[in-house]
Amino acid sequence: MDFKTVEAKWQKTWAKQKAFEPKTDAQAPKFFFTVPYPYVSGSLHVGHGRTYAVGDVFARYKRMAGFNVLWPMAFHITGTPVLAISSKIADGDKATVQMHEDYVSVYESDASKVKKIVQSFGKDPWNVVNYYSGKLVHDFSRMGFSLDLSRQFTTGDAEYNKFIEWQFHTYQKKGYLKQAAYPILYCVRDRNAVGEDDIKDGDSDPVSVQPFTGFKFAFEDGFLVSSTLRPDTVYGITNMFARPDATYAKIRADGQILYVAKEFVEKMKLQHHVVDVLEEIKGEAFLGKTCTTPLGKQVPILPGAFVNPDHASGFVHSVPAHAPFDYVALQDLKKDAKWKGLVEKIEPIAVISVPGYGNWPAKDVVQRMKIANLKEKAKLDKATAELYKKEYYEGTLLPINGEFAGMKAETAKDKMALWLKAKGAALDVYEASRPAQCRCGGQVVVAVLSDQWFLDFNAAGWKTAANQCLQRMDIHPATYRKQFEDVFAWLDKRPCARRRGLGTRLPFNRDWIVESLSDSTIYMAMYTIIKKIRELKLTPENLTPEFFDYVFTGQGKGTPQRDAVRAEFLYWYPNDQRHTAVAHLTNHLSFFIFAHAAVFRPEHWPHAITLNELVVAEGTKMSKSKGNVVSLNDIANNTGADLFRLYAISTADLAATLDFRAKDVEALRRRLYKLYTIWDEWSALSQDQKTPTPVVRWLQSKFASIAQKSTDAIERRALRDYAQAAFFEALNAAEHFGSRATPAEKAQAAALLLKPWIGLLCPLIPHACEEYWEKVEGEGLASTSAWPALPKEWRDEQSEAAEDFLMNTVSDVRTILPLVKKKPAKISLIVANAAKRKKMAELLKAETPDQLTGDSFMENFVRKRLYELKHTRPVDESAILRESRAYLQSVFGVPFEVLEEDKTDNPRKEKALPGKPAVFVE
RNA sequence: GGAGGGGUAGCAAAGCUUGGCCAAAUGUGCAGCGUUCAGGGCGCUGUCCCUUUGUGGGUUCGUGGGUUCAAAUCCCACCCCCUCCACCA
Repeated sequence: MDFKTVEAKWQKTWAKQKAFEPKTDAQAPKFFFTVPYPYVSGSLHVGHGRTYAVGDVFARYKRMAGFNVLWPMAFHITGTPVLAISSKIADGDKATVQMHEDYVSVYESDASKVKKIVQSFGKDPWNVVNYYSGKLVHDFSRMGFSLDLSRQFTTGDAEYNKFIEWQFHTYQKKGYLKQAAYPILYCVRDRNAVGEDDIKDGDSDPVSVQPFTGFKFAFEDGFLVSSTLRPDTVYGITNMFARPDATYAKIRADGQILYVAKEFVEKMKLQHHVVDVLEEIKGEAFLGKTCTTPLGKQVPILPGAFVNPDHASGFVHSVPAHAPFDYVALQDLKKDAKWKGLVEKIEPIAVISVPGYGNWPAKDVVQRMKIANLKEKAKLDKATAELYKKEYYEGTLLPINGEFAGMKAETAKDKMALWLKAKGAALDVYEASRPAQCRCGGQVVVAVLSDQWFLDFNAAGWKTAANQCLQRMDIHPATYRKQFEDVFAWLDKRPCARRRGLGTRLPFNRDWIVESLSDSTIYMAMYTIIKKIRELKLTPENLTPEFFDYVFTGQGKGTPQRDAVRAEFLYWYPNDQRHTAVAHLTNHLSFFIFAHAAVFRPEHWPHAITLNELVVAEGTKMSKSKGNVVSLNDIANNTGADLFRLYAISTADLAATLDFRAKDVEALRRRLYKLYTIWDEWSALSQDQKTPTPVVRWLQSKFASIAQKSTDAIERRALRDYAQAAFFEALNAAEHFGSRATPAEKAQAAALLLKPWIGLLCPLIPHACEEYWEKVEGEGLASTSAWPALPKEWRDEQSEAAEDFLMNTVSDVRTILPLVKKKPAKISLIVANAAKRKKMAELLKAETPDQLTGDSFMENFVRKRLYELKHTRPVDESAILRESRAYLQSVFGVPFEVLEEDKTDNPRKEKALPGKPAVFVE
């Protein structure tokens, strides 16, 4: 069977028949299922594949189980990535052009067409969106996902913008939106905020905002500003460092006189300070003078060659007990005759105690790492990182720290910064975590926006409602509920709008665009109504806040049109199940719950969240830089949708990482083809209606329990268990049956079991199932058939016990054969007599093995496996063995004879035990 | 530091909720046999150690204790590993 042909065939059929578009007027109960829409910026990979495959199994099962299922999809385009692709291509960025030519050539064979398409991306970001969104649909369809494709939209559509405007109007009304100052990365040349994509090497070497505390050291008529990440060491300051060859500026900032590096002046202006430069001063001019720490202590200003004037405020105060740089710098200065005298008077001041370190941790680290001088910058950076981390998490403040004594460094850090700021002894200073350049060539610095919009999750009542929603929800795997609770507890304020990117503008402040996670929290509601909005030809102007108020909450004035739209919403909402990857838990899924709690009535809050873990390839995490990303397209072309789905579901539990290993995939392919071999064989057999023989009854019984197990497993959301039962267990049983059964028996089995088996596997491997369904049934679709339920009466423990007995016997014979060391000509099986059975029954009455004290062959045997035997159902051993002589002969290649212990004088007859015939080899 | 997850045979990975049919599924690797058989594929068998003309014994599931007639599974302590800690989609 050529999977590509078969899969394409059924994908086409499903699309043509609109098999997965639900009816709103259906009698069946509704099931509204969603998986987050994909971001439109390139191709999909196996990670998406897993999440959607899991989703598809749920959706397909529910559909077969009688629900009217809506599983729609749409596209996320908000934010900067799409813009970045477009502008990079417009700029002729070679790597980006190459990457997208690669992507596009997956779909287009004509090389000149590929170039044309990619060039069009540079002309308009919407060309990126329009092209890739079509391809995403194509990729998903090739995996057989049963999506309703008739409700597509993007987050940049006019209707969507109106919808998000309504959401933010609602937030505004409830008081959930706040404005406050906020630091961002900023390009001085573009005069705009920059994201990872705008920064050179921003993806491989990310840049972040580092918040420093600027300490004010009284100096002459003003203050020197030093910058620190460690305000908790303020009591340990021994001196100030200035760079001799740097230029500093005396400035008037916000009404006071400050001294900072000249380079810092422009940054300071961007950080929302009003600054006038009064005078420029060389660094040398400060040296040897004194200044006063925020705590009022006089300290000298010393030369610091390591001080970078282009980093923060350009002065660095010195805490030699806890900062390796400071410690080494002072050691270096001792070698300088000019400073020796002054420096030797400086003694490091310990302010934090850290387990495993002495009084001066910086000294310990420097000595251990054998750092000789300031030139060993790499080692010093490492030492600093190690010590800072250690002190931050494990450090405790010593008594010298006044009211902060005894506090953990972690807590003290923020408290001391606040305390100093409140005293007017400190200010906020921001710097980028590393020197960085924008792609335009401009320097990346930190600017402070004075009016950043935030969502305030701690606004009155919001968190309570969100927690209520969470409590009512079903979270699977259950272990993640705790994580939600934790996340909810520490969610505070979150910036929710940006200055740039695609998306929706804030209705009451159009300079701002709603940020990409904040505009994707309640869009499931949009799925329910978008079709009706289009059908009624409602224009964006119609989609006023009043319109959505009415549609979603029933408030305000209704019109026939509004009622029609509201009816759609009321039919489908709430979202019955949302499925996605665990990575979304701390952000998207949490915001999803908060947003629902904020804008919808409790009866429309979501019901369930299911999660799956990530996908790795050949044991390692996938990443673009490693070049080991497996694209969904490769899967469709090389693996096949059915095989991938089977692999993704059966290999790892939802809570476990899925390792995509080519070798294991191929091993599974062989199993899958074995299934097809059996289905081919079965479907070719003519129907046989005779009474089922024992072996057939055994298989029926097996399948009845497999069907039950499968259903229970999916209902429990244990998809791996479902796959194990419906695929592996069933296949093993069928294989075993195949080795035991006659053609007539196979025909019986086929007539009874083939169709239900196809049904059971349809959510998992839908393409193959449709193919065989067509062969067997001839009409309709497996995908829309009813979920199979096999009669309970098929369960037949007696048949299963009989088969178990036979297999145990086979296994015993196999153990014995090598021991007899001769080529067997004939094998006799001797069945134990009635007296032994009676005795055995007596022995089995024992509660525990140690109640059996005898030393007979039987008693030893029973003692060893008392509990096992208690659960073994007695069977008619002679009859079973006699019926199976042909089978036994086929396994061992010699004739079998079945004897009764009482009717034979076979030398081994004493060894016969109930359930365990004696074996005699001749 | 906080939160979460995990340590099982050469490797990968089930089992642990509900203790006993667990020397422990399955796949892979390795070995043998078979196959109208070069290889591959397919089928069967074996793969902790010892023992064996008869279906046996011993020691295992990170380490150490405990509960129990019985522990990979329950309890306690310890060691080690991984992930996340945000404003990025």
